[in-house]
Order: sequence, then C-alpha cells, then structure tokens
Amino acid sequence: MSATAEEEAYRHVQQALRLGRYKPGERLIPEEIAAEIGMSRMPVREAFRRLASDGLVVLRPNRGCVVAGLTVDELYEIFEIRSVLEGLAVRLAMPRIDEEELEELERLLDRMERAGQSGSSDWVVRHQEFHGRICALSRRPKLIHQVAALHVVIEPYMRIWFDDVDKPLSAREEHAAVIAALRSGEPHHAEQVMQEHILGTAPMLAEFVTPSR
Amino acid sequence: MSATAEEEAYRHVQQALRLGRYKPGERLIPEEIAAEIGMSRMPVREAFRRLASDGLVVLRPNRGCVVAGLTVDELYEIFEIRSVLEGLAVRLAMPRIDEEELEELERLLDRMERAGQSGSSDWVVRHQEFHGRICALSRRPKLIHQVAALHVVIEPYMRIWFDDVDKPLSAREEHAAVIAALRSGEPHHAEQVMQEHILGTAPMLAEFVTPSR
DNA sequence: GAAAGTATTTTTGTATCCACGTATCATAAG
DNA sequence: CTTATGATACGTGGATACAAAAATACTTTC
Repeated sequence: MSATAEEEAYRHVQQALRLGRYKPGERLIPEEIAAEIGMSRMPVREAFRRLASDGLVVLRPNRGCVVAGLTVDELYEIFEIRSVLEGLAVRLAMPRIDEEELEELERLLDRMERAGQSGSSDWVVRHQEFHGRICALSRRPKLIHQVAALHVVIEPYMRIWFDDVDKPLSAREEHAAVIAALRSGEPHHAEQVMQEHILGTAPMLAEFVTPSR
Repeated sequence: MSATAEEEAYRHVQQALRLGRYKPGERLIPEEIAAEIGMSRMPVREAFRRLASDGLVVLRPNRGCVVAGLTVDELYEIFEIRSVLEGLAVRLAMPRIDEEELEELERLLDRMERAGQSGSSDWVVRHQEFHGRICALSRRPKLIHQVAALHVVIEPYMRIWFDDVDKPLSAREEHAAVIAALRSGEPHHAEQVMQEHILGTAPMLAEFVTPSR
C-alpha cells in the first residue's frame, strides 16, 4: 500500500480539514505538516496546490497557505451548483435504476438515521454516501468527482450544523421524497425534487457560517 | 509584474495545451519545461498538480505527466455538465440583465462572426468571450471559474473543429437565439435554450475526437 | 525465442541553502 | 496617546545536489 508521498500529504490535510481540525484563516506551514507525516516539504507543497484547486485552502503569493472559510454567499453558491449537478445526476441515473438499487438507497437512509439518532457525527458521512450513491448511478466520472469535491468543501459546516442542532429532523422525509421521486420514473420530476431538496437545506446551514473573515 | 515562477509555468503550459501544441498522450518532462522557461523543476511540478486538477494533464505515479486527451464519452460528459452550469448561469443572470448588456452581447456576437469569416481561429476565443460574458452576469465567482475551466479543456477540440469545418455556420443563429431568450425575461426559458444550445453542439465536436488512447 | 537477471534511465523524494517578502513589535516622534 | 519607523525574526519561494525506488531497456542464458 505505497501511495506517493504527495497522496499521503493530500489525504492527511484533507481529512483534517473535513473534520474541522484546522479553523478557517489558520496558516498551514509546510515544514510543520511535513514533519507531522514524516516527509519533506516538496510533496506537501504539491498537495497544497491540489487542495487549493479543491477550494479547501487559499494560496496567496509570499503569504503561504491559509485554510479557506466560506462566506454565506459562497455557501449558497455551492448549493446552487450542487443543485444543478446532482439534479443532472438523478436525471441521468433514472434510466438505469432498478428496484434493487432503490432498496439499497433505503438501507443507506436507515443507516443515516441510525447514525443521527445515536448522535454520532457519522451522520455526515452517511449523508454523503446517500448522495454519492445516487450520483454514482449516473455513471459520469467527472460529474461524480465534482459533486464529491463540493461535499468535502461543505463537510465542516455540515458537522457544525449537525452538532448544534439536535439532528436534522426533516432529513428522513426529505431524502425519502427523493427516493419516491426516483420511483416515479420521470427524470425531470426527480431532477426537480433533488434540486429543491438541496436548495432547501442551504438556509439551515447558512446560519452556522461564522461571519468571520 | 512579478508573478511567481509556478504561476508562469502554469500559464505557459496551459497556453500551449489550449493551442494544441502538445498532443494527447505526449509526455511532459519537468526538466525540459523548466529549462524552457528558465526555472527549476520544483515550480513546474507544482504547476502540473494544478493542471491535473483542471483535467488538462494526467499524473500517474512513477510514470510522470502526460497530456490528457478526451474520449467521446468524456467530451459528451463535459457538455452535459456545461449545459446545466451555464444554464444555471443564464437563469441567475436574467434578473440583472439590461438592454445595454444585451447590446454588448450582440457586439460580441458580431466580433465572433467577423473572426469566423476571416478564418482566424480567434473565433474560438471570441466564442469563449461570449459564453464567459453571460456567466459573468450571474455574479457567481465559483460558477464562472468552473465554466471557464471546462472551456479550457475543450478548447483544443474546438480549434480542430473550427479548422476542419469551413466555419460553424449555424453558430450565429444559435447564439442569437440565446440573446433572444435573454430578452424574453423568462429565466427558465432562457435556461432551457442555453442547455439545448450547448447539448446541440456536442455531437458536431465529437466527430473530431480522435479515437486514440 | 522466451525467461531471467542486470544495467540504465526516470521519476520521486530528501536535505540544504539562500534571497526576499511579510509580520511583529519595540521604540521614537508627533 | 496615537502614529511612524525600523530592526528582527519568520516563512515563503526557489535553486541545487543527491539518494532511493520504480520503470524501462538490455543482456545473457537456457
């Protein structure tokens, strides 16, 4: 299991960012991170470029690498983009979906709810799995990848949301509605439902975006 | 005018890729490119990471950097994604569009056509300007950026298309229809027209994707 | 002519070094 | 007390030389 050092650095920092271990605005010093994982600066700096492309980090010349934070506007923008991309994904997934797949989605929904009830913030991961599964059915690699990348960016905020609010109570119904829409067999209807689902959750999250920066 | 070395390397290679100076599958050797621009390997390798994130280049472990080529499927996928993203952009742009802006778009359309008639492959750049302008009106930074990135990826194929076919004859009408839709004042109608415009051009381009790779 | 082993080349990563930009913070001047 | 000023420490961006590991090419042997 020998991934390149850059891979390792990328995963390491990404994971930390997903879990919210670094706060927005915090500086990431290549030397420190390199020492942490036991490698030299170069692969870490390369990883920074990728993380910057993902929007997880901001690289300003002569000023190094800073953890990116989202403004409310940026958060809404991401949800707008998600709405059309994941809407496209369900529309494309529709023709090749079968009963077995629908039941799998229901099982994922159950797992999500169990995680939610136990208060485990695994809920966020399960939620990503649910959305990711639907995207995967579209069989569009780039689409899948882009949507996943957006989920990573919003993950820290989802965690804050989940920790603060008891648990997303409406989540079960919302996602069940998506499955029902998939059962309808009408691509454009399912697309519509997905779009509304995603745009509907944005305002709830927005409350938890610290107006800092 | 002091961009970092990495910036310079990124721009340099990106420009070459846009113009199709490197062929898909061709290997990019950091040392050579570094020598070309007069710098060391390090910034070039960092630039490679960004180019890989953009999908312009593929980085395979222990096998270096290879110019990415698109399969027909990938090209269609990019156009599907463009259709929803640029569709979203026009929908969002609609409320803040005025007569002055519409006339500007018509001027861009004229410039595009003039470039087309003179056979100059500036046409591709003008075409990007037209689409870019509409996206810009949405005032959504991330959306604008993502769409621009997709245009860069398909640019080499647009050039081949433009050089082979006399010139996109239907282009004038197609884009005029988009402006007309913007004049209609109905966001969802404009979105629909933009989606159809983009999806309609995909098959024409697809013919010029070499079945290599 | 195929397989195995050896050499070569590339890629990848390490370790160091240096010039320059930025930030900090104490001190001096208004 | 606030604002300049300047010294200093720190980190970035980049260069370079070197080492290790992987992939590729080349023998040699059977």
